[in-house]
Amino acid sequence: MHKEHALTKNQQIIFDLIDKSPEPMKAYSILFNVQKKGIKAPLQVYRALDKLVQIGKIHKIESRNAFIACHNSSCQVAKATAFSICEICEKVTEISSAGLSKYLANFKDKDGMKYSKYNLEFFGLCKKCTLK
Amino acid sequence: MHKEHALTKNQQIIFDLIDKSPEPMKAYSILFNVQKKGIKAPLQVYRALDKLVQIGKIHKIESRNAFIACHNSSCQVAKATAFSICEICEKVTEISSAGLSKYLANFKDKDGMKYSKYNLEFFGLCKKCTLK
DNA sequence: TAACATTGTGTAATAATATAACATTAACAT
DNA sequence: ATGTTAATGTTATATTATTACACAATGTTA
Repeated sequence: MHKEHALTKNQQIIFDLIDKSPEPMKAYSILFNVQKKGIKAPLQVYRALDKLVQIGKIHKIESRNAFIACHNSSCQVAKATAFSICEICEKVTEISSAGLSKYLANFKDKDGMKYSKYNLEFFGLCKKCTLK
Repeated sequence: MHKEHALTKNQQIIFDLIDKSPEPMKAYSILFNVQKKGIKAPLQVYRALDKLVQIGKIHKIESRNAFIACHNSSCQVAKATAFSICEICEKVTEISSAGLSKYLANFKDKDGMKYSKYNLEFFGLCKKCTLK
């Protein structure tokens, strides 16, 4: 039908960086890290980020203004995202729970409004930080 | 036990403004609107916002960097928030669903991590915008 | 292939959002 | 009245994100 979405050079550079990072990356930290590869301006970063978010390769952690690679069933899910965020170490994990996504996908409010998209962020302490 | 949390002058001015607004307000738009009342600097606004969020009188809409007054059971809920956001007109409504909050409050991920807080944002079209 | 549309790029400037640092004042509990 | 905590006022600055414009690469499709 159509081949796997091919990334452009800038998109690939930025995706690789985020994908390798153990934690969410912020736009200007990304910029700093890719300057040696010729990406010099914020806008170049933001454009790549926008596209990568759009096609579901990365997600934005809204409460942190940071980006992580999607590790959820080969990154098709840009419309239904859930994360757990440790308030001490700031570790972020994408939650992949069939039950949760089913519940939220079917959720209707009082007005019967149906939603095309959601983002859920849980906050708490991760295992390591709980033990400290 | 302890009386209702009394707001300070700045907090009250800013809360009143947000509370009267039919839509989420952004920090600098708040600043602009309260300058005639003697609040001159961003920091004064952000400090009041922080406090108001902390005590649950307002919530931050993370995806929009904007703030709305809490209309959920007398504003005690700073730790469990859910909103619906219209992607066309940007209308934001706080969702108050016993089922939803119960489900999310009890949600545990694979690691058994329990959460102390969550924020959920649904996106879609509101009634009006659906009809257009 | 030429013409067109669409998407991505490079660059400079600037807008919008948020915090740091410091001095001072108000509120309130001993 | 003294110490403590929270709030204030002010200046400066950091961080996050977008506008505007010119151009290049890619992909139709006629």
